[in-house]
Amino acid sequence: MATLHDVAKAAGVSPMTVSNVLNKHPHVRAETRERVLKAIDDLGYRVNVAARNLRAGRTNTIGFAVPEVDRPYFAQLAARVIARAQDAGYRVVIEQTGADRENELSAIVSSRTRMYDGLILSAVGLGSADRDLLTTDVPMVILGESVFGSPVDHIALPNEDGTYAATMHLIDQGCRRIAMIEGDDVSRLSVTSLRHAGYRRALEERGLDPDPSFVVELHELSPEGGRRSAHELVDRGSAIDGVVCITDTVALGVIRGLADRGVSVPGDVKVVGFDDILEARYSVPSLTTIDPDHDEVARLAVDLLLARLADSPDWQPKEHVTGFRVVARESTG
Amino acid sequence: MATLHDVAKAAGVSPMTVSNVLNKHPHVRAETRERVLKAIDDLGYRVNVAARNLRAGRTNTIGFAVPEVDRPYFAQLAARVIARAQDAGYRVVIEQTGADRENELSAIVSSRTRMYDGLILSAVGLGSADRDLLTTDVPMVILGESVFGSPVDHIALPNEDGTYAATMHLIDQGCRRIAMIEGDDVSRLSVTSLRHAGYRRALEERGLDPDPSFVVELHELSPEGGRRSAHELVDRGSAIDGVVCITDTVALGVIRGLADRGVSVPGDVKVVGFDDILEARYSVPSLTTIDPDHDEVARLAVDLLLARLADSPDWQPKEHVTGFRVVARESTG
DNA sequence: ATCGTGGTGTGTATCGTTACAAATCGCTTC
DNA sequence: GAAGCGATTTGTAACGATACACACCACGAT
Repeated sequence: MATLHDVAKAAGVSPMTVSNVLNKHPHVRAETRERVLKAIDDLGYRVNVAARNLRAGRTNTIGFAVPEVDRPYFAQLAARVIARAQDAGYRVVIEQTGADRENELSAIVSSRTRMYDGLILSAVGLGSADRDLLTTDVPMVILGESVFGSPVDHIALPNEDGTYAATMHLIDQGCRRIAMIEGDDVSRLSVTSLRHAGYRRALEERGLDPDPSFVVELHELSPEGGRRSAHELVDRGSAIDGVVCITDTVALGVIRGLADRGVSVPGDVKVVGFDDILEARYSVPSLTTIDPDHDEVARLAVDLLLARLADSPDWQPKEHVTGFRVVARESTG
Repeated sequence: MATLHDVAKAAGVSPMTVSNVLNKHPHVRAETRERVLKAIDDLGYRVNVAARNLRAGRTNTIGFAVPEVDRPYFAQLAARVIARAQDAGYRVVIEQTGADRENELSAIVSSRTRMYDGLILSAVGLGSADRDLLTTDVPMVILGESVFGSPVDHIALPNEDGTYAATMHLIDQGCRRIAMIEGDDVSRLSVTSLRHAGYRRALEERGLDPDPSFVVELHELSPEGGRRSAHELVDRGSAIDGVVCITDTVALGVIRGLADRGVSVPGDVKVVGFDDILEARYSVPSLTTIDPDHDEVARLAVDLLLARLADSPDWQPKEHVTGFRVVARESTG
């Protein structure tokens, strides 16, 4: 494989001139540039990124750590993050953490090996106990719940308000016995506990009794988990007329699970999700959901990180909560 | 940021000894190792991957180029590829090509810059004309249609046979007027043309007249594309009783589009897809489809690439066509 | 006492690129 | 004709890690 030196020799110039051509430095005579470019072409030369990264001290790559790439929400977010980063000349490496604390930490460690210039971390497994570990020298943006007091930028979804609005929407549509299908860790400051709080707040505000038997804990954040939870609710005989689901993925499974039991949506039971994944628009019935503005999340995440990379000395960690809107579709019609 | 030299100084050994500890070389005294590890810990040292890559001439990273990460088929495949590569100690970088020829080539070029040790390329935009460009020194595995004569490993889906089986299944279920919703380039040797051929072959074999008005070209390989095509079919007044879709993603949009027009599935029209994405199991009605064995595809792709990286001198390009099975669900019940 | 042997540890020389400073060139100006 | 001044070009010296070959050491065999 040809190196920059080979090109220099072939073009009859110094290696530095070749480098200058490659990096589009201004003061290179047109004729020289042509000669160098021709040599590059003749030899099929490609710059060696490892050497460049070493010398430059940067990789032009950012990491994006998510629980699972194949969850529509993250896949769709990743596509946006990649597109936006690409515009700014950055490559994106997706790391799968499996919602596992160890792996989330290892993603951080990866970035400390200078593999990434910065990291966008969709944190699920980290808790306040990990705040020290987040104190890295590598720029980082956290997506998800705030790890209290950690000195990093942070983008939160409107978890409580969104779920509150979703629940209100069901009540407005006439539901009175509303179930919630949620994650498995209500105790921590987490997506689950926040969304649970939004649900409770709406019920209380409207004077509806929060029946504990209406709350189902998922075993798995997936359509299959949603389907099983729906079966459980129906088989248990709770006469519900509405279901708030912690995510769209789960909600689609719930609709399926209700269909399995001959319960019609929205006729017998109305269903609302959270995330507005693409699939929500195409299910039968289409899914009412909370749209947390993915575009804004992706844009903010990348822009905050890039701003940090630009290394302004007066940087202060910021916290953002994105907006949302209720998208009413057939499942609550 | 501490370097290996700093660690060496702190531990009172030579840089090489630190390197030996890091790389788990055998002949290091236990006591020395401890001392080095302590110094590493004290200084918070992390190896600089760029330097290591440069020196080693490898990156321990493979590229995976797909049209779009947020298409369920590719997201689900990517998750499997990542998992399998991780087991073998490789990191995976996902590149989005947007099904664009230029970008597919640029993914190849990336790997020529030695950013990746190898590349798995889900080729859609490449054609036979690009065969020379595929003659790289970097190990590569192509997923998708064969670029004739190119000297690379290649994994094909059972496109024709799978669609043939799907169409046969519809016929066996009593359909006689079967539409096909397909991609936009039937002329090339491509997924579209192969799946089209499978559809035609089944019709002909059973003596059904292939009505050209039953074939709809997608404008977009997405649920939205499927939905519009379904509208088109219905609005055109073709009295169809079955639809073969080029992918599951499209099929789910078709089911939605039929619902928009009050056509019931499977009562009025039966629908079959291709890919067996996760969502096919949870739609209402659940989707009959062709399962091309994703696990095998991912496993093969990674294993072929790794075998190639192991650099056996007697390597010969291989072509694999994976198996498949018809998964009958409600949409053709 | 000498030699060999295997386990440990250490210089040296890169890997390919680029920052920086310094050198050289071509041309105008006095 | 010499000085002056940008525009171009070129050495030099890293960036941080590791392959390789060699040096050292202790201990048992001869």
